[in-house]
Amino acid sequence: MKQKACTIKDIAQTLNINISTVSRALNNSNSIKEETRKLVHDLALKLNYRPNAMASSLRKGKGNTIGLIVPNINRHFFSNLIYGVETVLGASGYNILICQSTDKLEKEKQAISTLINARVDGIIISITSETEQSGHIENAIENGIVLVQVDRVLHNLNTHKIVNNNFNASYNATKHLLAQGYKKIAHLSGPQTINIYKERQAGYSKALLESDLNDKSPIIYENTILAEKSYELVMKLHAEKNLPDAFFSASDFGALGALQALQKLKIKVPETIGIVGYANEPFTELTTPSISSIDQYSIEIGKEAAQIMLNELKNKIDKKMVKQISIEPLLIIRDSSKKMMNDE
Amino acid sequence: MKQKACTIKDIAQTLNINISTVSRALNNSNSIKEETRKLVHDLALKLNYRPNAMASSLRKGKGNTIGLIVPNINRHFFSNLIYGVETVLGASGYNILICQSTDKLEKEKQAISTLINARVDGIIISITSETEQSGHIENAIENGIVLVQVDRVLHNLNTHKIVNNNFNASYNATKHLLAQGYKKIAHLSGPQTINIYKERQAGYSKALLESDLNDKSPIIYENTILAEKSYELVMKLHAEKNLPDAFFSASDFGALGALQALQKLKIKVPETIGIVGYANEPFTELTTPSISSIDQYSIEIGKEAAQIMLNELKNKIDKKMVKQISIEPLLIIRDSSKKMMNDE
DNA sequence: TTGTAGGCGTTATCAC
DNA sequence: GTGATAACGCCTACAA
Repeated sequence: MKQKACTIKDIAQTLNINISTVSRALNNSNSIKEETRKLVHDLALKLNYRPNAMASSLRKGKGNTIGLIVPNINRHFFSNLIYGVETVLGASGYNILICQSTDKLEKEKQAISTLINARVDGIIISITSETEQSGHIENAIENGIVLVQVDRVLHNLNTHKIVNNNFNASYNATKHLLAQGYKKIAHLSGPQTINIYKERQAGYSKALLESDLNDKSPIIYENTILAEKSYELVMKLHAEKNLPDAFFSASDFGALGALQALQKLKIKVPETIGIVGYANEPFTELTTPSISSIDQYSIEIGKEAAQIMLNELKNKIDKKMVKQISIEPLLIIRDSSKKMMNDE
Repeated sequence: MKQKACTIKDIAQTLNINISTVSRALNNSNSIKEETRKLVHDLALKLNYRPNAMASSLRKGKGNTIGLIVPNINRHFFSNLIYGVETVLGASGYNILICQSTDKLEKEKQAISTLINARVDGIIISITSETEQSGHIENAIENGIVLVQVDRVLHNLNTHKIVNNNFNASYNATKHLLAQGYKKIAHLSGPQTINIYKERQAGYSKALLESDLNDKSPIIYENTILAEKSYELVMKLHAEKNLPDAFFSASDFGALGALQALQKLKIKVPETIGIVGYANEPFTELTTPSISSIDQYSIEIGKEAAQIMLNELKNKIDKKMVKQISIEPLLIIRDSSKKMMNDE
């Protein structure tokens, strides 16, 4: 089945010309006679010649490949991110090596090591929740690899970054709940080691502080971004007669769990308790009531990250000019937080 | 910033030993003195030596990389598939080059070409809906690349395949609707050029034929697997007073659109009209009523495909032994099709 | 316009 | 055990 692969040497021999002439012909060098160019191309086609990208890359010292490291490939946000990256990078002829850290620092280190060894031109990364030191990432930079951090970033690492404005989005979401008349707004939060959750919490707190509530102190429940966790929490708060009248969750899954618990308890949403989630997961518009949420433009972020990468790879000028782009997420108001509008 | 990368040659020179000794030391060859092995390893660490995978691959003639081609990276099924593939292949030290065909034949051809040039060891592919000829894929095989087809497959192409038993699943789903007492069951179908939709339609038809309905003829609406399309269809059928009393959709999105239209029309689901979807999209359990659907074990399929690939790559024996694995999807009965149970 | 030759960083095959 | 050397397939000065 497997015929020994045809190389430019084979073509050269059959045509009785030099191997370098073949190389030039195939690369459409301008210093080549049209006649020989055609001769070579025709034979290459006939012999089903396949340029060996490994050899070419080795010779040229770069492989036209970029690496992509995400915590989880199948999470909605990240699969959209990958989609965006592939769309832009693929169109520009780059190959994409994909790695999954499963949110473990050890695997992230390993992935970076692999990508360095593969001599990728660049790495687009969204770090794990365990990543606090940047040594392994700097290692890549020292090896001449262009780095772009996305969404979950290490702020003290001087690379291109493209992030969501989590602070503003959360601030706006909380202001929205206040405007709807909710008076005791709790925040369902994630690990504070991850910048995005810290920022979301900060935005929430700021909005409360700026409110004219009597009690401006934040009510924060950590580790409640999974549906089961927030479900349990709501049940517990209800038993303790300590329910807030609104939840702003740092994740749609947290919002979902809360909603399901409240429905179980026959507590009306949004009339009695309001809910806003985060990420605009596809399901948020399908629940009853639909869940207000925040869209993160995940595909666009992927495209943007890829575009920055491309620009950096093309013009190696201005090496010190690092881009930090912040995308403003969009608050999408659905039924779960429309207290006022229902009163009308 | 970018120091010139250290090579085994550098190590050899500093240590005043031969380059091949260094190579052996780094590869932990058994014919090497422990002392020199340690010497080399220590210096390698100190110099931050990075083996050049391109060079190694070129020399060895293989690159420990497999290619993955899917129509869309961010579709639930495929992102789970990728997740499964990465989990298994990553753990075995393989790199994954990811390509997206966007369901276009031309891009699929291009992706395969790229992967052949990259000298990948294998390709896992789910073909586009436009793919009817297999020339470009056979091309890969002729180049010694192991092929595994997944989900959307070209049946006449003799490669490993791992598919869902779409026929059985659809047959069972339709039988379930019949058992629930629905008497006029329509099928929302997709392009018949794609094997999976053809098979789903066939399973549906078979179940009808085996029923004791007076009218056993299938009612098939093609091109209704998107929510908007099925929504429009239901509206149209209602206007024509021609609604069936159940829909079995080849896609959850088709089911969703139908559900939304029926709710708009204040027609009760499942009491008046029953619905079953396909794919067990995350949202199906979150709608009200929740939508009965068919789980495809997408992650497991990815893992299985990767496992077959691994086995094939390890023991090159039994080259003619092609595996065709069929996974039995699972019918998940939720509220949208529980007519009987509601009557109780 | 074409040929010659050297090398990209490894590994494999000889020897010693 | 180690050393020398020739590849792997391609590209690119330099020379002709």
